[in-house]
Amino acid sequence: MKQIAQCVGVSVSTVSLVLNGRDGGRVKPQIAQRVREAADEMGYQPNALARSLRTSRTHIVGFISVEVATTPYAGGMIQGAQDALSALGYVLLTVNGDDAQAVDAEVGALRRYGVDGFLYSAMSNRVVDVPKSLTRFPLVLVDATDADGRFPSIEPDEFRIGYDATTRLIDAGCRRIAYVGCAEPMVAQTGRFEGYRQALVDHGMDVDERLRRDVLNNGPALRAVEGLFDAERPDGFFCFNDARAWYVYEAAARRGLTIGGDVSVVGVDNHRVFAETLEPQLTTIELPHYEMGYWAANRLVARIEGRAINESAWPRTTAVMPLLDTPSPAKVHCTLIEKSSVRASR
Amino acid sequence: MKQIAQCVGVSVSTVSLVLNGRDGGRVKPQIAQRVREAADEMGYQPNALARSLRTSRTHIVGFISVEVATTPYAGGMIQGAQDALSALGYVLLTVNGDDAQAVDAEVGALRRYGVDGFLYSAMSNRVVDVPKSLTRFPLVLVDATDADGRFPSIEPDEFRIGYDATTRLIDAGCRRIAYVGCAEPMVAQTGRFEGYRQALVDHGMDVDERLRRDVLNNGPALRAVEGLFDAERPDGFFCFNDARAWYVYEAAARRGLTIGGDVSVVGVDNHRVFAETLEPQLTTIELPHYEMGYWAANRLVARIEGRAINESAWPRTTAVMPLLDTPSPAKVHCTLIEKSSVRASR
DNA sequence: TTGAAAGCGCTAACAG
DNA sequence: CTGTTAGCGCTTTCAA
Repeated sequence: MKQIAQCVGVSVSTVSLVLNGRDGGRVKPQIAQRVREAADEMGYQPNALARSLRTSRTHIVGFISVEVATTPYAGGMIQGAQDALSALGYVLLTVNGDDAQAVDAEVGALRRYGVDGFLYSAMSNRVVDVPKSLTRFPLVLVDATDADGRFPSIEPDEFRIGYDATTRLIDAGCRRIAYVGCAEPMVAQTGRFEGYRQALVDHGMDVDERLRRDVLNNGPALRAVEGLFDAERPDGFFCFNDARAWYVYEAAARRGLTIGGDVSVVGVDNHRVFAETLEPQLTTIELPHYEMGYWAANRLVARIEGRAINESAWPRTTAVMPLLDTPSPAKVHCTLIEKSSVRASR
Repeated sequence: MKQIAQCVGVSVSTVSLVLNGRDGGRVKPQIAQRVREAADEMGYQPNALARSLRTSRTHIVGFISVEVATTPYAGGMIQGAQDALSALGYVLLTVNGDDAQAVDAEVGALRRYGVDGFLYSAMSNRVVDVPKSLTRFPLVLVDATDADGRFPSIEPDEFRIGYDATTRLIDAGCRRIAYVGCAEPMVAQTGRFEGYRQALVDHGMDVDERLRRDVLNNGPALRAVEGLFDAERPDGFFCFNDARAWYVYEAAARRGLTIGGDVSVVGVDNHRVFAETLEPQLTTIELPHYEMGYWAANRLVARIEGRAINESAWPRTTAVMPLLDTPSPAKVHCTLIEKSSVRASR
């Protein structure tokens, strides 16, 4: 800046004004122009550090994620956040928080760098305990629910996922629709099962507890699903996630049943391996990880900068689900919901 | 710091010295102690920004990754880098670079924040073109190869992966060992196939081109693998990655063949879905993503700080591979190799 | 419409 | 052994 000032023959303050777009009737347009040209020519890059030191705003956002290392979806969410932030002139500092201690340590580090706010994500919608060290910052939860509702969050509409998936199976002519879920309690699980149940009820169908299996993994899970096949002979399956869907695929394969022919399956988030291998048989409800990251980041920055967000840009649409029984791949983006904290909605 | 100085009755410089551990025979131990106590009491957190502004060292490292969003392994690598850096007092700024333009934009952002160096990764060992904007920084490649060998890199020993996997299949009694690879050219692919070939030669077995199938994905890939089964009747398979392994599993299932019984399979990086479902049948060579991130980060910091790295801590061991035909899960960490740039090795 | 000057929180050379 | 002083590069009153 000093160089530019010297070169153009003005003072540093003038340069600062111009380069920050704060020259509105304050600097002669001619001079402003010359400043801009000089800056360009000299390849001026502002020093973000110095600026932050002065303004005490870093334009850095921290992303705290439990299980980054173990889930394949973290990437999409992070990418979404990054794209949104990048457009807003922010950058993302990602940090893993597999144990509480690590989180505190990392949060400490980020605080030292003066991050402006945090995104906190659990990678599978569940009730989380937000670390106390975070509560003093602007904070938005992604794919996670705050027990006390103190923080705004971006979550998939779990109920609707279950409802839509089940409705689709009913429309495809399924009459005995099984629910293959997860044995761990989660918001996602509760919501999706409720949606499943409600869809059955709304279509005048029985909710039969025997058609529900909550399984963990590996052999026992596979055997449970095989038991479900043999005992109940379902003609449709709603699977909580990719791993659960796999047990259904495997059990069906072992029985010579084809997906999309003998039985119908809707799964949530069947990921890369499935996409590369089973695509033609797949009907997937795809969790909008990218979008969650994107909108959470937008929301956070709005909060940091104390301005409102453009609600009309909010993605609420659900794509039409193609027929299960046709061999066309089907990806359905699910709806997002936003929970604002009390403070936010005031 | 001012407050601490005031409170203890010394000057800010003294506080600075003490808090940076630079008080060796320069500050009276008594005073140093009092300073530390005061700092603790007041919950002093150094302002990293101010420090960086002064020292022009930020202790921030940028991680540029192609395909973060689409690969499930990014997490492990990032986690490894983060853990290593965290221990060294650094933090990681992750940035995605799916297209070159995006990379340049993000690199620009990181430069403005004054990052000290970069990690650059491709997520599947291949020759990469390092963006010019990066070449002026300390830089280490992870799971990627530099065409011109100008930069140090951390890569899996691809040849050895292929060699070990194939040897294991031979030891298990396989006589017709197929290679199921990827139709895109990659360092990983070349190296692993060479290892496969060499292992066969070293054991006096024929290398039969008909036993090799390079496939892409989805239906055509599955059909190619089914063709391989039917035409060649292999009794062992070395699979380039998880997706390829899946075609083998599926084709075997359709023929009523069991893995570990009728045929043997060694795959690379069979990930979460497999681990949760097929575990008992799996023999996996697990790419050490975490370790790659970890050691690349260490290497980078050594370079940034101009010091040597402790080579003895370098992970070079390969675990013993359990028998294929026993139904015990097997994960084998592969060896890493490091390629130092000319400059580094000088 | 512009410039001078102060200061964000810290480090480091130098003087005492 | 400790304090004084001068900035790092930028923003922002305030005065001209």
